[in-house]
Amino acid sequence: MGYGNVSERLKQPPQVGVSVVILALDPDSEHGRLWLPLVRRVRQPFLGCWALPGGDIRADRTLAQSAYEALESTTDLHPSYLEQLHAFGGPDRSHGGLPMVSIVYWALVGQAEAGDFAEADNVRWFPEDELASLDIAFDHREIIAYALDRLRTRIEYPDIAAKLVGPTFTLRQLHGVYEAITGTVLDLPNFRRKMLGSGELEETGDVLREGRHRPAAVYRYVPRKDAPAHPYAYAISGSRLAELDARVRAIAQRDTADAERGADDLSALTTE
Amino acid sequence: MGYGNVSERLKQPPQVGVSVVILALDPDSEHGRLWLPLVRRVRQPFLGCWALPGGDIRADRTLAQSAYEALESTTDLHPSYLEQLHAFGGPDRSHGGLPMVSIVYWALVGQAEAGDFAEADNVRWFPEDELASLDIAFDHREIIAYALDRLRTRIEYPDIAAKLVGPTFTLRQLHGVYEAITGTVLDLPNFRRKMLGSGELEETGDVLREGRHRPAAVYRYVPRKDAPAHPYAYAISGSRLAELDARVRAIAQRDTADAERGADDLSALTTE
DNA sequence: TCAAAAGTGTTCAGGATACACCCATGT
DNA sequence: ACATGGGTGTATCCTGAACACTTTTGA
Repeated sequence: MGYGNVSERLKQPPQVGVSVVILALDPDSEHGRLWLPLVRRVRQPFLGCWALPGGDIRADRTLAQSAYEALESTTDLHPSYLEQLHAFGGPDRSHGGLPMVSIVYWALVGQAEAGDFAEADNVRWFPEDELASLDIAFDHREIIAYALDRLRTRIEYPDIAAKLVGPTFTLRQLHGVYEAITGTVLDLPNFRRKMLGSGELEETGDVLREGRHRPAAVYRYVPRKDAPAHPYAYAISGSRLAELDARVRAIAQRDTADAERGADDLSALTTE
Repeated sequence: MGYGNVSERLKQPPQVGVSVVILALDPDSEHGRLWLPLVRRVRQPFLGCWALPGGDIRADRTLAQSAYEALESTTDLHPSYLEQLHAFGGPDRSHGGLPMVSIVYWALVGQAEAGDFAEADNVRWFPEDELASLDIAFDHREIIAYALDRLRTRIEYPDIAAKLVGPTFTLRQLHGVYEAITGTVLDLPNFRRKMLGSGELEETGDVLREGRHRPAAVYRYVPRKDAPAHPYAYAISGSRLAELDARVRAIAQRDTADAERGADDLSALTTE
């Protein structure tokens, strides 16, 4: 595996990997803040630091599938939304002189899905506002910042928020998500009109009782047929999720060894 | 260079390259349509087909710089705007079994800059609406479609249009660009108010006379300090362009041989 | 019956649209 | 003088923000 000296490595074809920024709502803090899982690096460089989950790219998968799979094998999460964020490269990423390119996806998981996940030693959820004091590997801090910025600015009514909050929700819950994400205060009456007016919310018929006051109607998100939103996004829902899961599992059985290397994003270039 | 059989190649790390979709206004058609340069492939696969200009990624350059450089070495164009579009990968791109990832940028050049370019045998400009009848390599047809869609939808007033039309322009010219890009009809009086109101247009003092009617005031585009637009975009202007040019030229002198391989995007994997 | 949240109505300001109109110029 | 495009004014519509208000529930 050893490459030659640094100037020789500059000529090498770059390594490529996928990484994923997974965002969810922190269920503990009641006023809704975002948090995300990071994995602890078990190799140099940045040994012991926290990094985005990631993995390799394989020729027989889509990039999005590779990202999805990397996520599964490292965190057991099944995101309901996955979209390519950006490809990162350049000289400052070339640790040890070998060029490194990461194709970064961002994912959203609902609170229910995030609950699935049993916290392991080397994977942990961090609230957004506690990242500052953390040792973060590579340029992953910037990448996370970029993902958060994207979430806040590219937020299109009401799909993104619906994916974060879970399959069903009251309008107040959805409202809370918006306020948490944008950091602004939104007039609740206007908010509900806007949401309902989008034609993408459907009443489930249920109501949620949670206090000595009028119960709230429960809605679900139903995407409209038009409005393609982001063409290369990868909204996983219902049958498509099942299909993808099956496919990923089949592959995983065949070569578990490969899949387990998921957490070692970028590690190949550092076995010096 | 030879790899083993197909199943062995599946395990190889993917090849990575940059490609660029360069968009400009066709000066011939007076009602303003878009066109773009493509390069003819001189190797298998898709020998003789037309492909996006592209090149390799080097560890000592930014991805954007790699794209810029690939563009220079293949087409002599100096785009005034360069932004990452998307990274493409996946099984359908694995010609010969070797995984291939392309990081695609899109670029805008003004009519003046497009004029610099002397048309060579293996590089030619094609109007947007003549692509259908063309033999296009790889999935570059889809990529072009995606870039055009992005141009049409992500158009933010008035920066993008200003970059297409050139350094100075009349409001009618700018108006024409908008209509050409969006394919819609825009009320001219309202358009001019909106543009002027944006505070990003500055009168040059010149006027353009071109008929037996009142001459039009000539404007230039002046970006405002706030409004960061796209964080990872790469707007090249003035001093930054010069600096980049110098750096690229210095590198090019040192290893011209490498730079000249720019047009052979993806070709490495096909030397069977 | 009262607190608390669900949900509705109404007003208002600012922006976008549509289009009528005047202004400057070359022939 | 008149045709042609440059440029301005203005009525109207629509959306979003602000906020007063009514309704429904549990205690």
